[in-house]
Amino acid sequence: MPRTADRRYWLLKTEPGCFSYEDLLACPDQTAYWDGVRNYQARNFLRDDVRVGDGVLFYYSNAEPSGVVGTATVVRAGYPDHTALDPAEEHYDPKSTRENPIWYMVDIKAGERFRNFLALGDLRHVPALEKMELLRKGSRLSVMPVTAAEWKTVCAMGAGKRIRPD
DNA sequence: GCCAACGTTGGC
DNA sequence: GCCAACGTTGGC
Repeated sequence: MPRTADRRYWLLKTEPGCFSYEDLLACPDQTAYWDGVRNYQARNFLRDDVRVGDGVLFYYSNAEPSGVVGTATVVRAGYPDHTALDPAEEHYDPKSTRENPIWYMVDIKAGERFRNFLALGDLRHVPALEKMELLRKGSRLSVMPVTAAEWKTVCAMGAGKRIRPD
């Protein structure tokens, strides 16, 4: 594991009907490649910034409700997304080639499934999370950075701990 | 299904 | 490079 000070945190979006936390748990070694990101800003994070050992918040979008279901750990840093090369794949992109891959992916391994599913509507009411990228109006990125403080808060909430001792 | 907020495309 | 049209995301 990298030193704590070097560890970064990310939120990765998936639609549960497409790839759920259960799907991740069912993978060999509970590890899967995170494919299908087709947005340049999100791609840049995967290619340039996500590193082995980083923490991942596993987020369900377009869900009822949407929210964070648990955590994962990055076990392989960015490498070309081969699903972009396959015409049979949903996210095939003819502009991407083996020589000049456009899209990147990482591998993640399941961490902890939260005792409490953290619905988006609940996260919005947490003062410590008010600057979280996910909660910004119009936020659409499928890969976004999370601060260490936000990570700590979200994981504590997921574990069922009280955030504000009021 | 609605629609706001983006991102991408392509004519000029 | 501008920008209108169009497509996508994703909460609600």
